[in-house]
Amino acid sequence: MMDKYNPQEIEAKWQQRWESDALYKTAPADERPKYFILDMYPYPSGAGMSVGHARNYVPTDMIARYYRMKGYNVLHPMGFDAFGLPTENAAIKEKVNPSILNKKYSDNYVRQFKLMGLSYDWTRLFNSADASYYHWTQWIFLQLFKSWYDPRQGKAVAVSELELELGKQGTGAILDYIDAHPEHIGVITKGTPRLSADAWKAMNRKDQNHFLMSFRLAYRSEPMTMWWDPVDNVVVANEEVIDGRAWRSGTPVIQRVLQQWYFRITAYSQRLIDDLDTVDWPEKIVTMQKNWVGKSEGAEVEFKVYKVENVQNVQNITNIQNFANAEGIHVYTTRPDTLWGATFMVLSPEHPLVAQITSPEQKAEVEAYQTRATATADAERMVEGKEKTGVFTGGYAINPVNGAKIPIWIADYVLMGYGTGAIMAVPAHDQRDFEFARKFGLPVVQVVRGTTDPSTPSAGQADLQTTDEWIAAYEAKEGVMVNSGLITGMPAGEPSLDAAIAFCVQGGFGKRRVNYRMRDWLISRQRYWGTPIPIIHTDEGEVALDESELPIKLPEVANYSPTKTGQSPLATIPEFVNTPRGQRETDTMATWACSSWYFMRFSDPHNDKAAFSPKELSYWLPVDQYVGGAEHAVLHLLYSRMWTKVLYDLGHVPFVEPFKSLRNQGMILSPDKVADENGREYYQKMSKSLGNVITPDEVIAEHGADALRGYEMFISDFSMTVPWNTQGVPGVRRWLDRVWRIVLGEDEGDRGAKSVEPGAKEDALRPALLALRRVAYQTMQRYEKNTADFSFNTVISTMMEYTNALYKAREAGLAGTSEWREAIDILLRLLAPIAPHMAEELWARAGNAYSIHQQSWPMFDAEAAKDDEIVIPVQVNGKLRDRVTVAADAGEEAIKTLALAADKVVKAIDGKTPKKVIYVPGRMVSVIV
RNA sequence: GGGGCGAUGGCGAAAUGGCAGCCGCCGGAGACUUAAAAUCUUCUGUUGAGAAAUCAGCGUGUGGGUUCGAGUCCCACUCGCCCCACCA
Repeated sequence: MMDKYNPQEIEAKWQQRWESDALYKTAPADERPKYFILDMYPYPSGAGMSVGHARNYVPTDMIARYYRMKGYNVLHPMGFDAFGLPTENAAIKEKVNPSILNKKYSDNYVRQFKLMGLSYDWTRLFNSADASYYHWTQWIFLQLFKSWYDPRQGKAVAVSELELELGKQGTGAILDYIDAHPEHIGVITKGTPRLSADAWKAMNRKDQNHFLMSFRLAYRSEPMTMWWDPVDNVVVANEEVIDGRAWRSGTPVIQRVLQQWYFRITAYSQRLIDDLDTVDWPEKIVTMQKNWVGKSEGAEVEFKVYKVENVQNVQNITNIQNFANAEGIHVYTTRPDTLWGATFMVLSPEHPLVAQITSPEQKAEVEAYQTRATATADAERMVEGKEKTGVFTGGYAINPVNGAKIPIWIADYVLMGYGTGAIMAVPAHDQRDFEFARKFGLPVVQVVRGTTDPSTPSAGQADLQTTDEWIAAYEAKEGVMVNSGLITGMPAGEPSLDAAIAFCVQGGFGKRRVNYRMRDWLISRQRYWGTPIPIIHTDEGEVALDESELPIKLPEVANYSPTKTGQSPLATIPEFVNTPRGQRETDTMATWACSSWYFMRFSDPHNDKAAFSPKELSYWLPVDQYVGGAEHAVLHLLYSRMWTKVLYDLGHVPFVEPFKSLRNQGMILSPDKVADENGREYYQKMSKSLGNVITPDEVIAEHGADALRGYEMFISDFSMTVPWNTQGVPGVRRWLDRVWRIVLGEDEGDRGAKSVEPGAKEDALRPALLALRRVAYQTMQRYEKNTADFSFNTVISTMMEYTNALYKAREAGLAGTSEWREAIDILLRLLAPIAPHMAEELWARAGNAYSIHQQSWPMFDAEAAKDDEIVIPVQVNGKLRDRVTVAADAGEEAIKTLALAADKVVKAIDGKTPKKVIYVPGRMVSVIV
């Protein structure tokens, strides 16, 4: 009598053996083909992992094991994203150094990973808070700091080259080039002045360094208004502010004026869009990234401003010299064809020209509005559907296309951070401008007449009594230009846009422009628990540390609490700050920096001479298969792509995209439904606070790691969000029990064939034996296809079917034959990536040499997998009527003849002559009468 | 407001444009057992007819379309989830 399957016993045994043998240690670069399969490295938290996390790690482990057996050199590593606020905040609460909690949390993760039998190469483990790791994060920071993006070469090059050019010809050639190639708008800080070579040479070193900040790929901004989290006491990036609240703490953010460090990701906007065409990623993620970069095309147009003192006495504009001043207001528009419909302008309350434009009469009101905008700029200002607010500045501008005198307002619906921070308002064709015009009684001029409704008015000026008609006009996106000077009569769209831009260029008041929604990547954090920024503030400004001075280590201190002043706690540690050359930068880097290159480090994780050796890097990278949550669709994945491109430009890496193929796993929800206030039922996320977390530990304790692994794969389609089903693991466990019994109890079901003579047996069983081989090899075929398709649930169901087929085969008396042994051998090898412990145990019990995980994948036998008969369904007039069984190699005519002769087909045809008989090879016969 | 994804039995789901519902859960029946559990066998979308074998009809959110043939492709809509959003 065989013993029972006891997962607890065999799993612990094999896990220890694998570990002591370093069974999953990855070889360095060699001549084999490589496969790099990577999980997004986790942020270890005190709560540990749930069964939801395992949804990511189990399938990738299955793939890693599968590729090893297929003969690939497989890199399947794990590490920890350790810096950052959650650990630091927990540490402050518990009054310990965050490095202590980090160790505790990540050790617990490792314990859980090992419990699940995951085949990571633990010798490659690292933690982003190790100085041996962030040493090289700092090194990459310096590469960015010492580089700028030369638009003419289309890549990052050394700032030292830029300095040479500035000494010879100033900024002229660069700025001219950007003007002519507006897609390079991001390579230089907005508003950087033109500079002659003489002016450059006349600067002292400090001013020169300051000027170069406008070019560096890692740069420190001028003092500017930033979002600030008053609870976590840290600056918050725009993209981390959701509905006016800090993403992590949920606190309404306030504003603070600060100087911050950035990476100039906007220099790479166009390449970040273009290269998306070369990766195998979910369409959804590609779309999100494109939207995030947010490219739009249009024109930048300059509106001249009335001098304030002239406003009182000039009513009719006839001579441009009456009101022109040196610099006007620049606006960005995607619809330059609607310039003729601009009836007022709106500036952001923070726009630098507001003070100059504002008339004495309006000064008090304008300043009050600016103050209010700053104070409320938080939650409410970003809320949708908010009633428009704004104030007239008392100033006027001239619409350059038609000379119209139009009022200038300020309003908080215009954002300083997008475009130029100023808009021309075209209320007839923009919903927001229309709402604003309606509220403040500003005029509306229609310049596109819709083709959908010919009765739409085409008046030049109108008041707001015809509101409904204007909305109709606004909604007519296609139409004919009216009231639009030179372009009147043209169809709206490309031609009129081009003509309008040409007109602006000719008149010298506008030019074609590209705009990107994406902003530069804010990396400063005023916190202790992060990678120190390797910069020193000296008499000559901010300068890079020498690479030999790295790493700049975090000081081990007892008190590292954040300050309320906007200063990093590191600033309060004199021995950290003060150096002979000057004062260290005290901000640390956001964790996005750490995670932007960790995948490269896995190729050579303990190198203390370099971030990675070129040999290992070029062998292992890029990542062949990257798997993780869709929540990193933009930030992490975009930042990693930018760093990769910079390192490529500088010659450090030989690839431009870090992740060839990407897949996102679906979430696992709590198994219990809850009702909302309307009585509608839904499943909740698992969370510590709701107390509904199911851990791998508890599932493994009851059913074993192999059953957990099986159910994680079987639960649903990999990418689908799905509730956990507590009945699901026992179901998979039952299957594993069946595998156990069929492998170890091969003679137990051997009843049906007992009376057959040994000699006669083989012949009588011949067809069944062929069928068994067929099932085995067809299973293998489906298994491999499903794995390639990330369809793990059907891998499991295929294996279950195969197991069921083996039970039938045993019942039919096939146990003990060589075909049976072959089928069991295939079963075990196919099982190894899914249930590695059970497969190893059964492999050993069958007397095979250790370890099944070092065996090769079975050779596919196409002949054995081939069907000799196939069943062809027959339809008559689109309805299924019968099926015919034919030889797999039967010809079309023979099959058609058989089909037409089938009983139910004859009945359905009812004596009529078929008009048409269609045969789809191997699939179907369709008869039309 | 913009974009994306999805909707198939009581439940998780499967299905290169070709037999809808594989596999599993839940549930029913039987065998084994003193009994239960476990295990094994078997049924299990729905309606109608039949003692039964079986036969006929309906059926993949709704309405259209393409096709010999649609869960799958196209158009319009409903609902759900996700992302972005006063982005000019």
